[in-house]
Amino acid sequence: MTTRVGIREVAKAAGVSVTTVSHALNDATSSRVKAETQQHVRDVARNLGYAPNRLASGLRNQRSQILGLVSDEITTTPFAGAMIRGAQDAAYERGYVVMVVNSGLDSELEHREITMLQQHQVDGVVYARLYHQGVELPPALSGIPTVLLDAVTGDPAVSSIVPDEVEAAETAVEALIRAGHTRIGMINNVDDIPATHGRLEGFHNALRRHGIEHDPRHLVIGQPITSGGREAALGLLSHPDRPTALFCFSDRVAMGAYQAAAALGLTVPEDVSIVGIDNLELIADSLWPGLTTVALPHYDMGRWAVNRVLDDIERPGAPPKQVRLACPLIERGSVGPPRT
Amino acid sequence: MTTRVGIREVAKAAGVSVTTVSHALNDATSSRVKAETQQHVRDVARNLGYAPNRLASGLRNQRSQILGLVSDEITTTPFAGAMIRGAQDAAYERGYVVMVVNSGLDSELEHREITMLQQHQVDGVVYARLYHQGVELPPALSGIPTVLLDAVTGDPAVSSIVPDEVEAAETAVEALIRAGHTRIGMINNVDDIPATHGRLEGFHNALRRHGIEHDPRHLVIGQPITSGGREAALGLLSHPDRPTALFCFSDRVAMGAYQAAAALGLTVPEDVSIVGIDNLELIADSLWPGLTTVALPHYDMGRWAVNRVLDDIERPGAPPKQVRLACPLIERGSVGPPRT
DNA sequence: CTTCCTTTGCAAAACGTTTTGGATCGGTGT
DNA sequence: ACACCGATCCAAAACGTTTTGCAAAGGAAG
Repeated sequence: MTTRVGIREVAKAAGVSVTTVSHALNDATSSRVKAETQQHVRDVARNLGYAPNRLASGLRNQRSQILGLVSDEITTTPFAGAMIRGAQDAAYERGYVVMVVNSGLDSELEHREITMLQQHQVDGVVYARLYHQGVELPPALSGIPTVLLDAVTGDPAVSSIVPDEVEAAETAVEALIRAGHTRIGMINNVDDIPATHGRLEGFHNALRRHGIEHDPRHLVIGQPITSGGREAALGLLSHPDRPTALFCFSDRVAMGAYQAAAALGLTVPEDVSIVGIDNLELIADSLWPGLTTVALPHYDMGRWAVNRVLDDIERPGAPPKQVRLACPLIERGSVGPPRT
Repeated sequence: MTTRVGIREVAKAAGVSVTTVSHALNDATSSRVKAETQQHVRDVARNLGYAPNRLASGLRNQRSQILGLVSDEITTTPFAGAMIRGAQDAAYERGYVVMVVNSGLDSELEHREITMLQQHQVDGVVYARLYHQGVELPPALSGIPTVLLDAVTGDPAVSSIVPDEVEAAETAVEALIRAGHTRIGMINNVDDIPATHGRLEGFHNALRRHGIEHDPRHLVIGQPITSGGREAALGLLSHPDRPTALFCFSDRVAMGAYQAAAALGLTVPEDVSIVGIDNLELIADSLWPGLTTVALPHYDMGRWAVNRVLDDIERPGAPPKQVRLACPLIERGSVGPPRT
């Protein structure tokens, strides 16, 4: 690596002092340097390809311009990619860069990784989970501005953003109701997590709001994967007065429902309409017909989280905020009117 | 943020000078400090929760201990997550951390992002693509140790790692041959990329090696997505002497083949065996029966790439190397003997 | 007792910035 | 002509490390 060009070289080339160069480039204290010289310095800097050393400036003003993103998992779904990209885009717009770190389930590894982030003097961190859940903030993070992404915690002092599970379910179910369905089944998750409860609540809300009475036999639970959905849907759809529409806990479950329908000789959406939640494009676009589903806004949550933590850093004092983000309906081809 | 504890606090608490602390912690020049005091210093440091400021040490020894990972896309598949995680794990083991940056297709954005990495004084970068392809290294990277991940370039001076496409195809096809198939169809990609040519070559290699004559009507091409696979398979499988097994360009294409089989009343694997390439677990585990496929080793490629760039950084001089990584067969349930 | 090592510890410089307090230099009012 | 003022610019200190040269202390050899 040829010796990189520093502020001194710029100063010498421009015929001014390093102070002047610094002032000219970070035009904060504007009146200290004449506009003409400022322009001159900038031209020289650009010509020399000067790129300020952020280690040095970070050391000097105790700001690394780095954000940490610690996430539990990263490889199983494209969700993590969406979160990361949202976080990155927002960070980039404000002159920051993000260090991603992920720890699997290993909390000791997580601790060491947070330590590394601290060593690199990250200005803040967003602590992310891949699936909406309650967490406890690792004590190593105390002292660093932190916001939660797709997770909540008991502490009202920490900001967080999660998808609005109940509203998402309402959106999904209302799409079915709007198409004319009244016998609507739901395949829920067995796990005891916020998504399970929130989506069930939204399901009931939507039915109630439209005065639809719910047949309790039309609510089943299963593993939140394709095979679980297949089995659950098989049960639901072989029922004599089977539901005409299925609201599935997730897109994978919905994929199982497609398989069950096919096995029973039912076609989607003519014989049974299906909606999911997730907008996993790999699945939703691949099914045939395409799966109408509600998108979990990982990208936007990522953006929000870093914007929030940057606000906390740059002008602290704003009260913490726990946000639930709305989830848009993505229409493809799996919802149609019930067969009369 | 309470004032962080620095090396001076440690020195004072341990009753020695900062020099001694530094030597005690980075036991490089070992003979400078007595083993006993070294242990003492370390204990004190741990008790105080001392974490060295890497901005400062990076500034001092011109090593940031940061690696850049620039990637084109990140949100569409879980592949990016696997690459990133592999890169991270390898980096972590060697005391580095990675800054991920992604630019979509925008080459001007890419340039600015690389500039940011440079400002943060990254010690090296791995330049990644999500799908194996030929690229040109952006000039902004000249001067920084760089290795290519899932991409190749004309320059023999830069190291790279890609999946071994032809060997992957051979592995897939041999699984079919081993099960007893001889009438094997292939659904290839229309796009002119290395994967297309490599996998076709591997297909032919495997057939030739086993003395199987190939019916050219059993080779079709289509869009590398589910609908493309569905259409292609529909054509292939409605043929009078249809193939008994299908080698699909990708798992998404294979998913389309499943749909075509179902539409024609054929069952997998009794009537038709299917293999894919990708090991997209979201799809392969969700299909029924599970999809036997060849895994693209994104995690391992990520590991290799950062280990290589770290070798280049820490002890330069090794000749560059272009590696093609083997791809393992992942058996699920979509391959069986042909119906006699 | 002197001399000469060896072992151990310290002071200070350096890395590339930002920023504070002052210096320089025209020009202006008296 | 003198003091003063505003506008520019500069020298130097500071951020938290690592490392180089040196000093002090102690032990062995003469």
